[in-house]
This record gives sequence, structure tokens and C-alpha cells, in this order.
Amino acid sequence: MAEFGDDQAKASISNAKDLVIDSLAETMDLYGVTRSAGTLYGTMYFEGDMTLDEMRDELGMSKPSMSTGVKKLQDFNVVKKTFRRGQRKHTYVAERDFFKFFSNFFSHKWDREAVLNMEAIEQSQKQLHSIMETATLSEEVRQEAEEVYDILEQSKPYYYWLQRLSDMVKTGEIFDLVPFHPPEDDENEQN
Amino acid sequence: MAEFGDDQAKASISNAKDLVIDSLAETMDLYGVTRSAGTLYGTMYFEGDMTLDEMRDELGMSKPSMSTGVKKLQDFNVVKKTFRRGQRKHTYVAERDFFKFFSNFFSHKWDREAVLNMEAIEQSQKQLHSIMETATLSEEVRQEAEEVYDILEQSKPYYYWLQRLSDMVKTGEIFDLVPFHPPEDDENEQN
DNA sequence: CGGTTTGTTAAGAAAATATTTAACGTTTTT
DNA sequence: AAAAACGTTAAATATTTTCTTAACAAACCG
Repeated sequence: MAEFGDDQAKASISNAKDLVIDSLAETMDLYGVTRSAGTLYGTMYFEGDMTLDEMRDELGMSKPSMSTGVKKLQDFNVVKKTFRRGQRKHTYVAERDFFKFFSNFFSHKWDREAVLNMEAIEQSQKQLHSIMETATLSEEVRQEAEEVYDILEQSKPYYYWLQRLSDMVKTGEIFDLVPFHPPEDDENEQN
Repeated sequence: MAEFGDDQAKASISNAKDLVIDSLAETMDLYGVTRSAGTLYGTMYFEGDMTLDEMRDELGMSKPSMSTGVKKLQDFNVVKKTFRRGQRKHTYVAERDFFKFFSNFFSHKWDREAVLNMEAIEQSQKQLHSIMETATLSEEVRQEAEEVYDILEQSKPYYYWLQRLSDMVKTGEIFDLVPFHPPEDDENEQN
């Protein structure tokens, strides 16, 4: 058996962190967040609040990369600026509560999806409606416009529902509705 | 006023579709799906089942692109192979029910997230545990291992919950729990 | 079987994205 | 007010990803 000293242990701890950091990065990649942004998040998740310089040192990347990375994560509402007293540099902290992470991340995306598509649908239907009203057109064309109009109309309930879901996630209601279901015990509380 | 004939109407219908197709593509881009895959989905959404050649003609792209695009969409469970009788070419159809789209898409992603991270956590904790058991280490190092271990332990309830949510989405339970909420007010009717 | 058609894989070209270095503007400190 | 530190933006570079053309493999038809 070889000696197992503090240095080796530290390396092993670091390795254990990296395992999870990589996994978090891959997860975020699933949802369209850059892997490097994901790695940054994972690092902040373990390190607590950090300055840009600390991130740069930790990840071995340039400072502008850190700056834009943090900005991206802020856009997703999973990183916030913090204040470390007596510290001139800005500090940032990653959301550590994955329930809040989920909440912030998906409600943001779903809101955007709902608004974006409802706007497109409204505009599209407006155009189709004016075609449907035009008497000089062949029945075939008029009918096609109507079919497309109806397809769009039928999709609206989904967006209303999505908006509702987003609200429930935002307020935390969803966590009351969907129960926790650990294999055995559960002592955690949400939000 | 210019005449408004069938040809112009058809162009206008096509334009109305494109409006929504672009919006769908942007939406899917939000979730990390390529814009071109999103455009392909949008096209299939309106066209119904299509062969690869029809897609190629419609989108003006190469056939291998269509092939890989369809494959990607199949991975997300939002496109399926269909059978058009007496047709030698394969045909594919896009999921038109956005509720099912949501269901298929997110349950797939969430499952993957849960499994992926739980595996990483288990492995990481195993490593940390063996450090915590090593008596020859300094208290400082041992404690750091324990802290990291605990952070990971605390995140587990989230993944259990996520798995639960994924199941509820898969089975459709979620649609009973989160009510539909069409805006019962019609103060804003645009024509 | 041989010849065709269809779909996929591979390799190369093109495009988009990420990253870095350098320059800039702003704030803080002395 | 000047100098220094910090963060962001811009331009250039590097890398990755996407897309196309070409070669390949499998299914279908006579």
C-alpha cells in the first residue's frame, strides 16, 4: 500500500469535484448552454462566490471569457452578482439550490417560448384571415388558408398551458403539486 | 388597388407559415436544437408526412442534411417514421400535438439529466468517502472532503424530484395537475 | 442475379461559434 | 488630478459545427 498523504487526497477531492462539474456541464449542454459556461457554473457551484480573476485562475481561461460566461449565466438567472465587503472586484455566486435553478431556468425559457410563438401565430393568423375574407379567390386556396388558420388556432391552448406552468414553476406551486419521491427518506424543503 | 389573385394568396399563405416555422425554429434553438432542425420540424408540422426528397425540395438543402436532421428529431422523440402504402420511400411525420411534444422532449432530457448526474454524484461520493475514512490525513483535508460530500448529498432530493416530474410528464398526469388557463378575457381582439 | 433506387456514411468545404489578445472606458485609490 | 485596477468591448484567431459532394451499402425491381 502506498502512502496516502494530504496532497494526494487534495488531488482526489479535486477529481471528485471535476466528475460532478463535467456532469453538470453536460447537463447544461443538453439544454443548449455551452459546455464552457456549464463548467463555469459547476466551478462556481463548488467554490461559492468568486471574482472574475479567481475564475480565470481556476479554469485557466481568459478574463473576457469569464466575463461573457458569467453574463450568459446571469441571462439564465442562475448566477448573481454579490458583494464581498471590502472587496473592490465584483463577485458572483451560482445558484446552489437546484430547485431554484430549475425554476429560474425553465420559467425563463418557457415564458419566451410562449410569447414568441403566440406573437408569430397572431401575425400569421392576421394574414390568413385577410385571405379568407377575399371573395375573388378560388375555393381551394381559401380553404387552404382556413386549414392553416385552424391548425394554428388549435395550438393556442398549449401556449396558455405553458404560460400557466411557467407561472407555477416561478411561484413554487409546482413543488407542492409534484411530490418529492426519494427512494426512502426525505427531509428537505423546497424554496 | 392591385388584383389579389390565387398566386399572390398562395405566396401569402406560404409566408404566414414561414412566420410560424421561424418562430418554432427559434424556440427549439432555445433548447439547444439546431435552427435548421427546428426549421425542418416546422416544415413537417405544416406539411404532414414527408419523404426525404420532399424535405430536400421544400428546404433546398441536401439529402444527407435531411437524413441527419430527421434522425436528430427522432432522437428527441418529436418525429416518427410512418408508412405510406405503396410508397417505396420512407416517410416521416412530425408530432403535431405540442403537449406530446413537450412530454416527449422534456421527459427525455430530464431523465437523462437525472441519471447522468446521479451517476456522477455516486462515483464522486465514493471517492470522497474513501478519503474521509483515511485516518492519516489532516483534519483540514478530511473536513473538506466531508463538505463536498454533503453538498452532493443535499442535491439528491432534486434529482429524485426531477425523475418524479419526468414520470408525471410522461404519463400525462401533469396535464391534469396543471390546469389549462385560456385567458377568459377577450378585451384584446385584433382583426 | 444485374441494374436501380433509396438512405447513410465519410471526407472535404463552408459557416458559425468560441476564445484570445489588445484596446477602451470607467471606477477607485492615492 | 493622476495613476492604477477592473470590466467590457472589438478585432483577430482558432476551433467546432454544419453542410455538401462523393462514395458506399442496403433494399427493391425486373
